[in-house]
Amino acid sequence: MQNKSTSQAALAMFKQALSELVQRQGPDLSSRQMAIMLIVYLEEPPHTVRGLAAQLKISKPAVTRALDTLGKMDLLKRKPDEADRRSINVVRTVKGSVYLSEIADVIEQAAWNNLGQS
Amino acid sequence: MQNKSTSQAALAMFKQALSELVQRQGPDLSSRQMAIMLIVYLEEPPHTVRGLAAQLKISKPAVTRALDTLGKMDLLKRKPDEADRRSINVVRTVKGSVYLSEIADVIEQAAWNNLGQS
DNA sequence: GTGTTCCGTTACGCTTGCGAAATAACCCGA
DNA sequence: TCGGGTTATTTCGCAAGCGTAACGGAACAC
Repeated sequence: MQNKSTSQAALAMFKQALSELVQRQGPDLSSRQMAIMLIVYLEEPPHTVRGLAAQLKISKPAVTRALDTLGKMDLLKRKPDEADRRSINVVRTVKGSVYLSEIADVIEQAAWNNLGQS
Repeated sequence: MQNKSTSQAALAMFKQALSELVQRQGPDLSSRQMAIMLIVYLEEPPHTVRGLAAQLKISKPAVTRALDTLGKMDLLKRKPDEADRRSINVVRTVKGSVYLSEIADVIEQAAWNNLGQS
């Protein structure tokens, strides 16, 4: 069963993560771009344009554009699928891993504080 | 001390929340707009344009625009400050509370699943 | 009362992202 | 091999958001 305090803690974490995301002036990612990042880095490969579009319920061109932007930032990479050359696989980069781990640190810090375990 | 599994769980929650945010077709909020929502609803009043801009390190016009959009959606409201009539206070609405509690449910559900406590 | 400072908004030109439709490359079955 | 289905991308016109700078109104010092 879920109670109010865990609910508050969950939103507080979300707030902290989102605030961090907004405050970063350099890689300023939109919600869609960030969602794609998290899916690619947290869920099992392979990740295709079609799959990402379906999962997030957005259009394929929207995914293509997000990949362009994220690719330009070197946060992830397109890798042609050798088996089916119509498809591309979206794969991780070192820079992207570092980026996400920084975000994770901030969220975790917030969670820690919210639990009163300083 | 923080370990890898809690870090993963934190990012998974963030992913779930962000996916939910992206999938909503109606009120499609940007990161900035959502961050403002969460600050207004989770932190103690009063909330001013200048304060929000400083906290999120964005320009005041950006906050004004976000308030316009969020106000049009009835997710929050401007309330003139009687004491200092140059300032405005950003206050909560019923619709905004409902909206955020829905998001909270999704995050919490994800956290539950990640902890293996289905 | 007057000049100054502070707060939020508006005006401006610009960049980015959007969906729908068209396009290009590819797979596969008949 | 050829034609229909699939995958990702490009093109198009358009809407929303951005930061800088200018503005109007309110507070405040003197």
